[in-house]
Amino acid sequence: MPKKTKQDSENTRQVLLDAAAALFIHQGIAKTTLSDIAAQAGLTRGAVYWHFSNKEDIIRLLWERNAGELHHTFLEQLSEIRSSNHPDLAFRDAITGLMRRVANQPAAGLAIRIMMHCVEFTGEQADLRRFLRSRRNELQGAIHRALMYLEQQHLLRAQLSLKLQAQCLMSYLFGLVHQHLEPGHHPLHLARDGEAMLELLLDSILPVEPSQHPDSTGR
Amino acid sequence: MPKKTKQDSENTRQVLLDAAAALFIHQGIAKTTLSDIAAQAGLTRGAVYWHFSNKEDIIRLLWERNAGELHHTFLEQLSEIRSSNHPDLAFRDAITGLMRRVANQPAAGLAIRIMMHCVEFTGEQADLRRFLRSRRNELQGAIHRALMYLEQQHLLRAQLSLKLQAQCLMSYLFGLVHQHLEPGHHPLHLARDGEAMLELLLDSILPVEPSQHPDSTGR
Amino acid sequence: MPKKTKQDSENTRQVLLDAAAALFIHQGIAKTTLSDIAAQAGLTRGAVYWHFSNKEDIIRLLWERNAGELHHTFLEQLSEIRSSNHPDLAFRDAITGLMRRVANQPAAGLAIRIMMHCVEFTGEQADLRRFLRSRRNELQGAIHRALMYLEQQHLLRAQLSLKLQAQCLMSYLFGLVHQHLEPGHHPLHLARDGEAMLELLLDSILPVEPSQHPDSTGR
Amino acid sequence: MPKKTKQDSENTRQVLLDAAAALFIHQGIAKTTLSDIAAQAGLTRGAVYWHFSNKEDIIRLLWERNAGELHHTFLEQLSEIRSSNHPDLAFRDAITGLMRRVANQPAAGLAIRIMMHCVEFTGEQADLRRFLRSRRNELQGAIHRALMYLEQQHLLRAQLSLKLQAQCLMSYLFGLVHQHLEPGHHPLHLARDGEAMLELLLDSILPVEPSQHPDSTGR
DNA sequence: GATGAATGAGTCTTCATTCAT
DNA sequence: CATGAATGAAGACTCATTCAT
Repeated sequence: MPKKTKQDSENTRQVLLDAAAALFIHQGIAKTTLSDIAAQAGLTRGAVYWHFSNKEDIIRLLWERNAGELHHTFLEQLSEIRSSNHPDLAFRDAITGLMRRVANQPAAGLAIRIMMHCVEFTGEQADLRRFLRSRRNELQGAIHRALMYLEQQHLLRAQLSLKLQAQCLMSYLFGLVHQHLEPGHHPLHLARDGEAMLELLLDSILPVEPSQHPDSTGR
Repeated sequence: MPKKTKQDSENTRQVLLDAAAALFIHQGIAKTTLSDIAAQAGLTRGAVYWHFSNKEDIIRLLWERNAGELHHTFLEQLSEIRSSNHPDLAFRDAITGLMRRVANQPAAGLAIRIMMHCVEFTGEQADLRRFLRSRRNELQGAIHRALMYLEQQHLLRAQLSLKLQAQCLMSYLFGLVHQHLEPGHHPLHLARDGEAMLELLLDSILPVEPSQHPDSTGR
Repeated sequence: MPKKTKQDSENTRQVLLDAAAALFIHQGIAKTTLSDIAAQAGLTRGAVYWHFSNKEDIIRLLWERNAGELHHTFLEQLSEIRSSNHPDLAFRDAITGLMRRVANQPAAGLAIRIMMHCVEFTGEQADLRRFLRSRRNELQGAIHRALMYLEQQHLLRAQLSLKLQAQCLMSYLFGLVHQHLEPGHHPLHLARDGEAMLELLLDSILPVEPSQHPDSTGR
Repeated sequence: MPKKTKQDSENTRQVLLDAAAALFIHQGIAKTTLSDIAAQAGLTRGAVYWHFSNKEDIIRLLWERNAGELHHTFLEQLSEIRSSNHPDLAFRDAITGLMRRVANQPAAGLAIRIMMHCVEFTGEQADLRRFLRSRRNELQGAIHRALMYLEQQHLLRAQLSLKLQAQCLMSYLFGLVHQHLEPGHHPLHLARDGEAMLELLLDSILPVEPSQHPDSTGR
């Protein structure tokens, strides 16, 4: 009877989360059972219950593992545009960077989908719902604050209220990611086209000519 | 106490669909059981099975009842821009009209949600999935064809491929609607702001100055 | 609104019984629902309930319609061997005649199967069970009495008790019919081979040489 | 209060099969539900599903547990008559042995009943149906081959084709067993009378005088 | 740490049955 | 006579969850 080390245990945990992620992506979250996850991981339901307290728990931990860093990086990038010489470019970079990572890392993409689909799979009052709502509000808030700064710098083109502009961006991002992640045939190749698609909206919001500073080599 | 006349029956049918719609909107589709629907309608599960063959059937019929007309109207509007003097305006109208109706009619909104999240409550091979996929492809195709016509008329500003532009529009629409449909507190007041938000993207695609009959300045 | 005549009604009744018979034969009795029967008859469940009070009722009435006459004819034939010059031949004729009719008339065959399968589809106390048991006992009794007469006439070869010989015959008959009626591929062509097969047992029971009377043209 | 050891589990399994067998015998297979089985075993429906995948599975496993050995023993005995000095006696022994065991072990009798009535409780395409059909064909085939050997040895009396003789035997066996298994009062005491009844048919097929080693008088 | 066994609640679905029209 | 609508009970099956080992 070989004792499992703390390492082994942590490893099992990750294996389970990987299994859950893979299944969530391919067959949806609602349709994935704990048995499915255990089987996919080559383990039994009991193991799932050792590591997690229930399905919601798995979803939340999965979100944190897969998107937590990405999320906070993005929030930071947005707040740092204040210290950039070209805050508009920095903003563009933050957004397109987020999209690029989501497009390239299925795990990160899943996190977005979790956020969108939580509508469907949680009860009215669920903790998970609150958790995800918080994260989304953080995103929204960070974008909003960034836009406020850009406006102070006279770097916004559109007349729309900042709050709405922030929501436009969020909605567009979510819409693009959602189309991209649809299981089955992917109608959208985000990794390749995402940036150009994003610019379609960004060009309505931000200056097309890069901001005034001395050199404007273009983007 | 069974109902009797053909009228009564059709009425019951509608009551059941209404009940289903209400529950789907408030507690999600995956979480809504046929018992829930029957109870909400003040009937028994047996009655549900008398009128529908299963849950997927309900969802599909609900989609058709709630969105069928809207869907086809939109497809027609898009095809009719060819006979408009201002096809770009006609296109704008078609899109914003769709959005306005989705925003104002919860039932229509539900139909979009069904389309977006059907992965969560249908199997890989489900008929419903194929059905909804077809409808989405119709949308996409109609938008694409409309854009082709607009390009022939030199009414498109963006360089992006038409297919991608069509997808940008779809994604944006879906994203906006998704944000708007969040159960609980709606972060987005689409009925009020939707048009302005849509224009943010449309202005990147279509001429901002309405087209001047025969010859326009183009872009 | 053309009033249905008594004729029409009786006709519907027969159509329903026919439908039931066809389905019982092809998919078993337990697996056949009242809906199946109604549909097969091109009618609705309501019609079934107008003519019959429940499934057991259908089965019993079906038995009587399909086998009643055959049953009583057989009983009579057996009792009439007393007035035959060659009672052993008359007995053989009665038995093989029964078998021939069962083999050639699916309806009659079904009646036997109903009798055999009632084991499976009725509750411990069911009327139907008692009814069918009575019919079977009648068969058994008639055969038994016939054998008693044959013994008095010294026309029995086997030493076995008469009661057991009667049961041997019944079991053999039932076994042959059962094999013959098995839905799917019929391993047994009773109409062709039944008589020869029957004789295999009859020759152990009855004289092979036709009974003593003047002329013995053989059978 | 879940059971623990592998022993306990296997025990539970057997308890469930016993419960199923008892109920099948007393109230028929079609009328027995999984709930009934669970209750009879003092367990819950969940336990049934832990050990078996569905009702058909139970029936098949029950067949194998109760009749598997008997079945294969019989097949072997039939094939071994070739190495017997008195193949006709060995054949008789095999058949009467089978019958005796069926008569004495209710479990084995149930297996026959399952085979005879499976049409009543399985769908057209059911695996179980195919499985049982295979077993029956094995029986038929084994009897047929045995008869072929006996004929080579000039040990058959009847003129009937071998295939038909095999079917006569099968039908007779099934018929006898069926009569014997009637729930409620058994009209037939197979354990006591079965052998004599069987001989009635066997004596038409095999020599009555046991074969005399090397050379027999033939028939 | 992980497993296998068992539970029990819940869901879908089928069906015999009733009844107003 | 017959239909169509509706009921309600029952059955099969799934699954999250618990727990002894």
